[in-house]
Amino acid sequence: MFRNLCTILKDLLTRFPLHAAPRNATLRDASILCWRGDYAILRPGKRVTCGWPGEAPINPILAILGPTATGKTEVGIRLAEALGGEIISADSLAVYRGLDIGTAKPDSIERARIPFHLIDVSDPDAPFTVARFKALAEEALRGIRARGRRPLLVGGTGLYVKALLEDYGLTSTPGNPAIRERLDSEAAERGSPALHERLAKVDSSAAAKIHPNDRVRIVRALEVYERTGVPISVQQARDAENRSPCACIKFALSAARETLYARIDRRVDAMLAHGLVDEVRGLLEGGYPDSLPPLRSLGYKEICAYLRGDTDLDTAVSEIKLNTRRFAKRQWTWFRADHEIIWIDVEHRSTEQVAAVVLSHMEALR
RNA sequence: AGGAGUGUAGCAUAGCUGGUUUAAUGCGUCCGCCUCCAAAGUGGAAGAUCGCGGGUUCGAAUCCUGCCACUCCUG
Repeated sequence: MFRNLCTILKDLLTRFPLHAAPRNATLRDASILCWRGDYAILRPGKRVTCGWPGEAPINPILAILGPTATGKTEVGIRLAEALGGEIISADSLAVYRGLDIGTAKPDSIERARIPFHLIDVSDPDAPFTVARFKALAEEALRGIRARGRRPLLVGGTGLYVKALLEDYGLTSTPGNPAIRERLDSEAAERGSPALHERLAKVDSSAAAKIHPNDRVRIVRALEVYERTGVPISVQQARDAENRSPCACIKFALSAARETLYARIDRRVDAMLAHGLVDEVRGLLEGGYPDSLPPLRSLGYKEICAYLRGDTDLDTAVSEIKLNTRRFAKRQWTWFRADHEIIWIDVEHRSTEQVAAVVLSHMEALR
């Protein structure tokens, strides 16, 4: 089906040259743009503002996504080598320096093979947000394109991927710690539903979409309204109309559930063997409180609990495994909702074979 | 062999002085949501013919009884 669509589109594109299409046209159907051996699938109903023939080549982003423990990094490296690319990591925790083992960061050998971006760009106690990710990633993207290299986006943080590729307009109202703290403590005292009621009065549309128990989002919506006087739902609607989505081709790696869960177990065991406990102990001894967001994340919060003496190590480890399975499920849900993604089963395939499948898909689009 | 006790969803339990649910709760499992903390936050669903059979009763997870399984004690 997908391939048939591609064939038809390719024919059309051959007959009607691209420069006949008006710039900023809104595409009615999923389209494939070809230019000097590059191609991009563009989404229906969205404006395209870059990469027409005669201007800069498209050089679309090749995204390798999917749940944790499917081997995205290895495949990404392999592809970057084959295509002359550089990797932008889309991983909300690999951005922090000092969190290496628990985030399964690429090691120094791997990073010597291929340039990685968005890894080790923040201290653990510095606030890091989607907006910052997007800004840094766009900067890295410009650099990669300027060098004439192929950009790869590799990672499993769905929101970061989406914010970058869909061009969320994020910087209008940054978070304000003081307001948040106040609203958070209010939520703790009177309960999230009370705040939700207040939100309903100023932004009924946002309130309708946010569950009364979803404190994080209620606080954010109230914060935006307090600071700007404009409801967050209005800002988001405005944002949605002013985007320039990236040209990209998206792949996601996956495996049968039992296989993935077994991989997760093995990976967690490996993290412990590589010294995860020492890594966490080192961070805590370095003066970072265990209340920091990166230390409240998967793998770190459980080890912190162990080091505090709240649980024994075996319990902590099985908690990590369990929570990682849940996390993988959430990633799955997130990426499954994106129908542009081409899924590749990594079961019974080596890294090289998976990379080859990606390349052959790309060949087929040509 | 005798005595005591326990059998309720995948697991752990509540209900057990008969009739308020349609057998409840936690964990797990499954599905979803997500626009500046996202490896965070959050919503929902499915799953049990209450060990098996018989009896008492208008009515049994609940009372009686036989069998089976497991646990403990005595020998």
